[in-house]
Amino acid sequence: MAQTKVTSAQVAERAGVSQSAVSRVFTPGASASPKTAAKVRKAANELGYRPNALARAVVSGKSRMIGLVVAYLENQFYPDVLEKLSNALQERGYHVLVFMASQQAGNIETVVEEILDYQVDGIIAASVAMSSDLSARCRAAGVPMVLFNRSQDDPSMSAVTSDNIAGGRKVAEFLLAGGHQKIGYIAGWEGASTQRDREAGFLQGLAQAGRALHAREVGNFRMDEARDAALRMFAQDPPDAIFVANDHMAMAVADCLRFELGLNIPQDVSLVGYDDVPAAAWPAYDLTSVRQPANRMVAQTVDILLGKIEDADTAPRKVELDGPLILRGSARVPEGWTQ
Amino acid sequence: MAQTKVTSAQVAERAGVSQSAVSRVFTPGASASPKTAAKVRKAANELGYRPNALARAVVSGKSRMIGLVVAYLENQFYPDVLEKLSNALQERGYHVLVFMASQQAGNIETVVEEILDYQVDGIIAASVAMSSDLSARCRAAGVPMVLFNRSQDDPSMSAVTSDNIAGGRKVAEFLLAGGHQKIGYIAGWEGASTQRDREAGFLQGLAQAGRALHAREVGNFRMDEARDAALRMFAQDPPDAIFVANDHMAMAVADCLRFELGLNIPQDVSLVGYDDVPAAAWPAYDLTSVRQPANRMVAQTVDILLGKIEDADTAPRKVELDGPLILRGSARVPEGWTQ
DNA sequence: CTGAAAGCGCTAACAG
DNA sequence: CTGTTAGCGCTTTCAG
Repeated sequence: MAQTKVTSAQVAERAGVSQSAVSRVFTPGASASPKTAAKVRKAANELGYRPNALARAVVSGKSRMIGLVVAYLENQFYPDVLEKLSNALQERGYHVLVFMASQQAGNIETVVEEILDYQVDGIIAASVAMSSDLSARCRAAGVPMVLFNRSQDDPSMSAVTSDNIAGGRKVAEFLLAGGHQKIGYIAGWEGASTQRDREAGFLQGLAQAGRALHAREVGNFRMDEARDAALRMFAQDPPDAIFVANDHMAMAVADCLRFELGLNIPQDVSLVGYDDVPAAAWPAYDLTSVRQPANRMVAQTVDILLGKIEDADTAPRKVELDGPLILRGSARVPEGWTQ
Repeated sequence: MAQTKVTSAQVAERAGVSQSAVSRVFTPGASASPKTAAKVRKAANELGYRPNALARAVVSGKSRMIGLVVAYLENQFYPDVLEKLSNALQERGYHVLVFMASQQAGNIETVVEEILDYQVDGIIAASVAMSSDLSARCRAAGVPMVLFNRSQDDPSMSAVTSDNIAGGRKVAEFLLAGGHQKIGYIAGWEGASTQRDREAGFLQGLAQAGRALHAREVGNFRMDEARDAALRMFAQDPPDAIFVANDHMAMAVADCLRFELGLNIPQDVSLVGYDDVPAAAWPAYDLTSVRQPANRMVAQTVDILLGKIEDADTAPRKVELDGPLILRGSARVPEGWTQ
């Protein structure tokens, strides 16, 4: 039966070196002679020793843990991102401590405090709003934070999003070119910058052609509410095209239109979503959608965060990555359309 | 500008008490007079003090972190479980350190070592196989582990699953009662106990009626492979019903049948899945499926794990929770069928 | 109940 | 390069 916990001191004794020698051998920026290193490694293997990451964190001030706050994993976009983030961080020697933030007011504050208790080296907040109090708290604690898929005016806050305004505009141009006359929009939660930007870009695109929205309803990024929104929108003077603020809602809308209202997509109504989640490509939905470049977004997020961790004086950055409109069958494609 | 790090010593000084008094006030099993407690709390608030969870972990030997190993989040069942697990643990004062285990051989070992480095109090392994070496390693480290949605023969290992055998049998009885003659099965990854049990139960159910499988293909729990499996299965002598080992694959199969083969579900072929993921209820799939009682599975997992953490001598448990067959439109319902 | 003191396992100067 | 010596921030005896 192996020891329950093997310490560096025990390894030192067995290797016939000092405890600090052992520490050095296992510390990245080490400086030990090949000879001692070998002795130590041997002893360590025999004993099954591995450095205690927590003790190391206490003394070094670096836990190599990143706190990830995420609100809900129902929208396929987020598990996908979580997986990618976790992998990218693991590759760079960091690990993810997950905190679910329910929508209850005040909950976020609690959650952030708890994160901070664990001495994480940085925080990634995905799709959650950070009050300026909270971000100040993190700054005071010296813990850098970057917002993922959400942006805020606060210039001190780093954020990575796709270019939601450009994306919205792209959809407008596409729908207009398709000859659609009555264009509706189903909004996400209005507190979200992504929602606001997508809508703003969309309206800009319409306005540029001297056009305006035919109808607008709010779906709050929830499937059930999106369905209700679709129902309301078709109660009178139905649109011939709808831009839905994300794919998650768009799928509910698609089902509502087809199975509840008996409409054909895209013959009766064109549908465009946002995110390009995996399910958007499933034949049952075949959803035209603006792709969020998840890989690049994740890479940028990790770069910015680790950059700040390594050098606290790095200026905050707001990154907006462009994503293409992915053409599928849910929306009529204009003749001769090229991006 | 607030202090970057406030220590208990600073709080002690300000409150005019000893550092250990501060510690006591913030330690659950404390013993401090209301008077000191008040002084300490006041000082702590003024300074914005919160105990350092890591330092606490080092000395107490309890990190209140649980390592969660998960292979992939694409199958909606897992994000759902991750969210529920994280919430349940958060409620009980624990937090989740996530480790993605890619399927690469040897990767799991690395991952488990890393988890152990962080001195987690316990490990939950979701949908990943643990070699007996690895489980021995954890036992040696004194870190309890429970398998989620996967079981192993090793009697020392705790595991929580749904009753996959009963579930498989249920599907067989249902399909048989529906008068299906040529019944196919699309298997998941054959290394998984869930796959094996679902199939075993299914075959049992057929055998009980003196029937056997009409066709069998392997989909490895992946959508692309499931589609190929469906294609192969219909290349000659098509089945009139298929049980697919999980919903994730079943959705790919449904799309393949409808959109590639031009079949109607359930008129031409009945389809039954397993898991009852949220998407199974979406009108576009409307998938009859055996529900995995995720809430109860999570609750049990947490109970068993925390039980072992609190008392290491708790005997290992294998829990199999029963889940109902959820009737939807993807499979013909036998006349007068009641569960 | 409370303070003093000892340590958890480790890293980081500091001399040699 | 190496061992010695201080701590990191905290919990936990141990006297009082």
